[in-house]
Amino acid sequence: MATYKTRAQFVADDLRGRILGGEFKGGTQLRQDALAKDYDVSRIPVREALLTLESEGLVEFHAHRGAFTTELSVAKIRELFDLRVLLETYVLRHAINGLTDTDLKKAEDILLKYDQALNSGGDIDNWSEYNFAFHQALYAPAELPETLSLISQLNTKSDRYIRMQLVYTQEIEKAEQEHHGLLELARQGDADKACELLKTHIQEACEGIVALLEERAKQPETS
Amino acid sequence: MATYKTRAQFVADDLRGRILGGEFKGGTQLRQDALAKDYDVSRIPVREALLTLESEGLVEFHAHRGAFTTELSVAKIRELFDLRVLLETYVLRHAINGLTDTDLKKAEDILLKYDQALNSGGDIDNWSEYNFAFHQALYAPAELPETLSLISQLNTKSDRYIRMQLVYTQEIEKAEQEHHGLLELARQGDADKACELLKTHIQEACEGIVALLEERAKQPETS
DNA sequence: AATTCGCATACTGTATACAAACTGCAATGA
DNA sequence: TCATTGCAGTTTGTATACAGTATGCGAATT
Repeated sequence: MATYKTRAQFVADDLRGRILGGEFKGGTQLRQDALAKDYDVSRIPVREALLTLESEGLVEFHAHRGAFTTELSVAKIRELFDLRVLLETYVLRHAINGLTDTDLKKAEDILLKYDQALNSGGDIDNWSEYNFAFHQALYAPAELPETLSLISQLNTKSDRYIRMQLVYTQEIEKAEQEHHGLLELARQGDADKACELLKTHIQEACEGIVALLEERAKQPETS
Repeated sequence: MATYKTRAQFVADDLRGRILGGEFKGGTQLRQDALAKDYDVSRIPVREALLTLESEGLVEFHAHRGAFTTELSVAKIRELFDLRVLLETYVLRHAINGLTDTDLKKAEDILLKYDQALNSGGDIDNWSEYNFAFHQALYAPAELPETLSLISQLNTKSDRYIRMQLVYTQEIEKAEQEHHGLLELARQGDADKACELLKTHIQEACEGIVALLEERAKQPETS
């Protein structure tokens, strides 16, 4: 049992959170020395953490110039969401017949828990995790670990932009309603309708993000 | 232009080749010290190389026990090939209408070059690269870099097993014929038929590998 | 005045050195 | 006899130290 965590892993996890949380804008250089001081470790685990994040697509290494946070073009964002549609409808279709009552209960619990958090005082920081947990709960019975891993990758890459959208719009309620709808269709075992809803669910999120980015592009600096 | 390569990258590239080439059987421990001596570098770039390979799914880290080469179950191999079918038919469909004469010429050149190599004295070491280059040439016009990257990941993970199959069977000629057929259908712009052929092309390779693995499982030790 | 060259600076990439953790075996005790 | 504990040896994970490369500014040249 690997309950132990290396410093490199700790730095990677925390730094991922900071990047996804928007602390660093796209293209900013991440100086190893500074990060090492931040975490009170040497530069070695910092480098290893940055390498991990590179493989996740969150930073890019430039030779002898270190790591920079990545910024995705609108085209790439569209591509990522198209891939999510392709892969997530694929697993949902495979999972939906194998969904047991326990699975459905689990998904519902996550959903209700999130409903509560939303009503009480909605902090968005945790939303990504809730959202991902709910989707994974529906996908779990498919027993396609490699596929889920790819989906997880895609989510990580697009996560920053999803959060950005949530901050500036009131999309959460709509997404939440769609989640309830998705759960109901899954319960009924209606694969076609469920996949259709999932597809529009993802696509509309994408369009919202793209619209926001293009809006921003018109007003380059609002500071 | 980053024509420069760090030692860590060099080690990663070479070590990947060795793993895919079958030098290490599944589950063998890769000791950092030994590798460092092999490449005449310190353990730092070796560790970074291993981290890169971990993100590619070729090795796994166990806390304080180092990196071990991974071994895929039959179920995971099947899953990887199913994903390849899903993603590769997806890009091919997107690419096929945009294929220019130059693109087709490029794919054909790769194919002919490989035909020659096969006739003259077929060494399989390069086959993976040829194969991948041909497929990528057909997919290029889709202009879906993220998707191609995922496909590349899947190919890397399954590469060892493809090579294994090629060593023990005479599947290369058949694959080569299918490649020619694929090129012809692409030239005609027949997306449906091309995707169908691609699908069976991938699926049959998968079945060949699974059959070989199950054959092996019956005769655990042939040394 | 504009451009190019050279140097100083800062940061990365890697080697070396050290500390902590895991493994295996032997000795002890029930 | 079998399980448990402690120790030695080995290997990893990380800190420190050093070498090499990119960037920016100023001087020299046209």
